Amino acid sequence: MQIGEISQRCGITVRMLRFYEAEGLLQPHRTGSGYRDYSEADLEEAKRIKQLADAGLTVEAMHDLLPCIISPKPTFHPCDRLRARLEGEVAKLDQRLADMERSRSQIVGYLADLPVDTLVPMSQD
DNA sequence: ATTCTAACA
DNA sequence: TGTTAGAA
Repeated sequence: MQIGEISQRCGITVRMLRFYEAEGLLQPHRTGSGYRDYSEADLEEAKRIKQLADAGLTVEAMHDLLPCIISPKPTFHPCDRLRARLEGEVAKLDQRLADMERSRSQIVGYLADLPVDTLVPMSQD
């Protein structure tokens, strides 16, 4: 199948499909005219990539995770790298969560210090 | 009609 | 990441 079809079937934009290929995540065959030719297996792989991308993982993380994933669902296989990788991702998320909470408190503070709005009468022409 | 690569705002 | 130009 061509890139446009697999794009529709896996939900990844044509742009990103080419990008992931350049990153070595997918290796579709090429037709004589140079068009990418995706197999059903490529489609399944693309669906897995979609799952990871939706989870906010980087291409590098995908490289470690993909070989451990089975089926189009995020079902994991016991690889050693996997646990470390996943724990690292959780650590990153915890850090971001902490940073966001700090920003949130800051902004909520600004809100609390804001003077009460003065009601402006609506022009009744 | 579709896709390809490369490059831009 | 989107978009676009010019070629195939």
